[in-house]
Amino acid sequence: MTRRVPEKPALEGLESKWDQRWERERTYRFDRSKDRHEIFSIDTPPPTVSGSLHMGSVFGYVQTDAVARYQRMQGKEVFYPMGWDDNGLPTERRVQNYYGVRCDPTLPYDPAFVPPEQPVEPPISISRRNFVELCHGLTEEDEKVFEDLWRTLGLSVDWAQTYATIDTHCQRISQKAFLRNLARGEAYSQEAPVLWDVDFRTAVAQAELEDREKSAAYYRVAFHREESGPVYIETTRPELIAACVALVAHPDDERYLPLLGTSVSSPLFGVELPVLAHELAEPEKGSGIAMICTWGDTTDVTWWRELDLPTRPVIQHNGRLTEEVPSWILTESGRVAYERIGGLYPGQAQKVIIEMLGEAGDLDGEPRHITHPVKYYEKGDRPLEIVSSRQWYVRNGGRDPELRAQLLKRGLELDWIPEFMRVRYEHWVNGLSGDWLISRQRFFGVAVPVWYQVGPDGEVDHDHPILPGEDMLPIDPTSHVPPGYDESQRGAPDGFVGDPDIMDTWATSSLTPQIAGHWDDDPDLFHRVFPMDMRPQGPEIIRTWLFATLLRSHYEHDTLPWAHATINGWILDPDRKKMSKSRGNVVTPIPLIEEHGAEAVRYWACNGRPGSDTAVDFGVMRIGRRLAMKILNASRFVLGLSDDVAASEVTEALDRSMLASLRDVVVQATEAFDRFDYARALELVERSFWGWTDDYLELVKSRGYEGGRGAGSAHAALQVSLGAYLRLFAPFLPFVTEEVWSWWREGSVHRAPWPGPADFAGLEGDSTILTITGAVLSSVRKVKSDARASMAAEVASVSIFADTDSLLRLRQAEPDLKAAARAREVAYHEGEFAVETVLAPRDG
RNA sequence: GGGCGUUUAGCUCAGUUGGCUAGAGCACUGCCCUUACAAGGCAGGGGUCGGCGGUUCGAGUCCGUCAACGCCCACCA
Repeated sequence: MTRRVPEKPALEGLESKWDQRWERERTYRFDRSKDRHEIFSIDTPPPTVSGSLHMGSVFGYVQTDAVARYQRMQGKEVFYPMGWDDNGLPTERRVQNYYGVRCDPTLPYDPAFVPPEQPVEPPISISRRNFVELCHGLTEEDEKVFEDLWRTLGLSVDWAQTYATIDTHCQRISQKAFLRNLARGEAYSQEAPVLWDVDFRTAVAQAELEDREKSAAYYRVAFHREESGPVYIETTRPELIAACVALVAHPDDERYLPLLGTSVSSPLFGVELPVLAHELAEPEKGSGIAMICTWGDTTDVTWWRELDLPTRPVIQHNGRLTEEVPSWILTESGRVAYERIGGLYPGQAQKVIIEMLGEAGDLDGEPRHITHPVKYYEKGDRPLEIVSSRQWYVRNGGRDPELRAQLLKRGLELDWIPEFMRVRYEHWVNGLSGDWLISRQRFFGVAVPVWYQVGPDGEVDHDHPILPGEDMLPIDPTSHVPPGYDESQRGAPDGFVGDPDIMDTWATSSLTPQIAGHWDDDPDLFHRVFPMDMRPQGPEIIRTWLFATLLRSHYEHDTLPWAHATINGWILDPDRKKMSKSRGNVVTPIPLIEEHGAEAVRYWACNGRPGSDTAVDFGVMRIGRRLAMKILNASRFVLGLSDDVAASEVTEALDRSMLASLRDVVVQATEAFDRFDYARALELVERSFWGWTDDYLELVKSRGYEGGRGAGSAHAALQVSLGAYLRLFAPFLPFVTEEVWSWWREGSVHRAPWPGPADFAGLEGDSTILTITGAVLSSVRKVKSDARASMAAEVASVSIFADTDSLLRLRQAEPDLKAAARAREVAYHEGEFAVETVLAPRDG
């Protein structure tokens, strides 16, 4: 092959040049003919494409790519697909804002609908099908943006293996897995209190909750007794007094012992309520006695269930209090009072209630202002309410100690990188308080694939769902018809209805190993890649994605979905603050890559230790860019010296010394990579490389130029080492290493074998020769530097004091040392290590 | 309230099983346009390893405790 070393190598343009070449030459295409043990499979996180691109994605994906490239060079066939998470609420919300539309499922489909150029106010109401079409259209655009970013970054994914969590394939797998869960009793539906977002009008799961500190006030409210004075409770939600079903105190609380078993009547509404005892009532909290409502918080739900209390909800699914007066309010004054709050939102109702309580004299003292944690849907803007609703659940150990123990055991089987991340999983599993709620009252997602029979009386029978066969999947029960029925029977007596809900996005993305591996339609492929080797992901989705994937695999395959889970750290902004939109400190990757180059950004990402939080650091990126430039220039130097020389030509001691230390680096970097510690591998290689350029190259430069005795040895050693460095850097800096590789080698460096001890067979040497010679050279440089002389200044003599062994080693590198130091004479003396340098007269 | 992680030079970070006068890069200072590289090279200054206590011949490294920061979890009356 003719060598083509450019005169002035540059980094610009390498990204697109090599991305196109790799695509054309199918460099990263997965070869499915390989056996399982020859394959390294990665369960790639499908990014939420409707979200904004952020540095956290770049960070984690680049780290994974480094591991993928390493495994590929180790001879593994790497299964590295890419998915897009595009279903669910983030997409819906983005479509709503982007086009100015809202979904109204009651509207008919309009085939001619075209969204407005600009979003309009108020939003246009469109049918569910029109809405879903817009979702599909927009996510396709979003996916292109992501793919472009990944390509620019040089991710070595196989772009033939992509999926989107809303596509037909994913829908089929998602529904199939659900139906199997259902058949085995792992999934069930139930009418029960659920946490409810009143704006999105959907139930949300425990994993999607977050607490936010909100200010509130305790109101001290009087409940009345017939014989004696009032009982005071303290509440932050007096608007729920109408939903009150009992008062509760701790069974050991002597203050309230006489009250237990009696009844009180609620202020304003005059509803008779029992006073009960329960362990969860805290004597220190408030007045020590609490009102139980259906339902003000999750404790209410516990009390309601365990004390077998009646259900008296006043909050509706739309977030407002019911318009009509509840049936349990019997007094005329109570009815009048309720009419003043019916139809209001809780916040408005609270103001009215406080006013009425004040007028009635049932408010004791001034409100006590506090801040307390309030449960929110992580994507929501208003506090969650609790409403009764029929929902689908998957058992997750939250209510089953035996299953919980099995899942904890799975967590122990999994190799966590870093190890301490396992604790987060165990905390989550131990903290589960209920089963996994998977149904959502939304539009853009995978449908719950069931229908229900409608009785002759028009009642829907939720307990005996009609299920599709697996060969029918995917289905949309709101438009498809169950076997044995026709469309005219939809909603009719003795007919059927489709389940209107969709499944939570995690119910689909928890199946990414099955989706990417084509569990349903390509069992041959599936068995070659599953269980997968590696699951890379962020720490914040251990409780969702990791846990749910593990659960589904546990159910369906009775195995872990992957052997290793690598958890990347958190990304902080340059000031080490958490990046968030509200702070306005989000750093977006595209401009960063344009400014610093993909290699620089990759270098920064690979410097982040597995699992450690990392700040966006432009300084580190600049170092990465400098390193990439250095590789280009050093390679140009080495390859400009001579044509290919056989490795067996390496005869000089200094050359063998350099190769011996490089061999050690190779071994250590390999060990680090095998532990998924790419950052350690990079550090080792980088440090070695700078020593190579700064000392070794300088020492052999003139020998290499002059072409005399030993020149061939230098050339051969330089080529062996350059070949090794390029391959060692390839996982981190794929563009520049490929570029240099293409100057003198056939094929892609990314398919070249990872260097190992075999590369250095027959080239054994004493690594300390280079070390000590480098130290002497350094001393000489210092003298020149102190004398403000050029490094090219002539040296009259160098006197080296050292022990016998070191002197012996130094003598072997004497010609190189003399040349690099520009020294006329070198003298050796036994003694403590020291170097005496005498510069030659300047003009002599 | 519970748990996990972090705390080493002005900044960003290494420091593997306790064994060097504690390292690197950036920044800073000085010198050098040396035929791979001046968007470079060479050299230099700079740290009581968060505080306190303990184990040990020896602690940045192990144990205890406290503090700050970050993250996760927790039943919001």
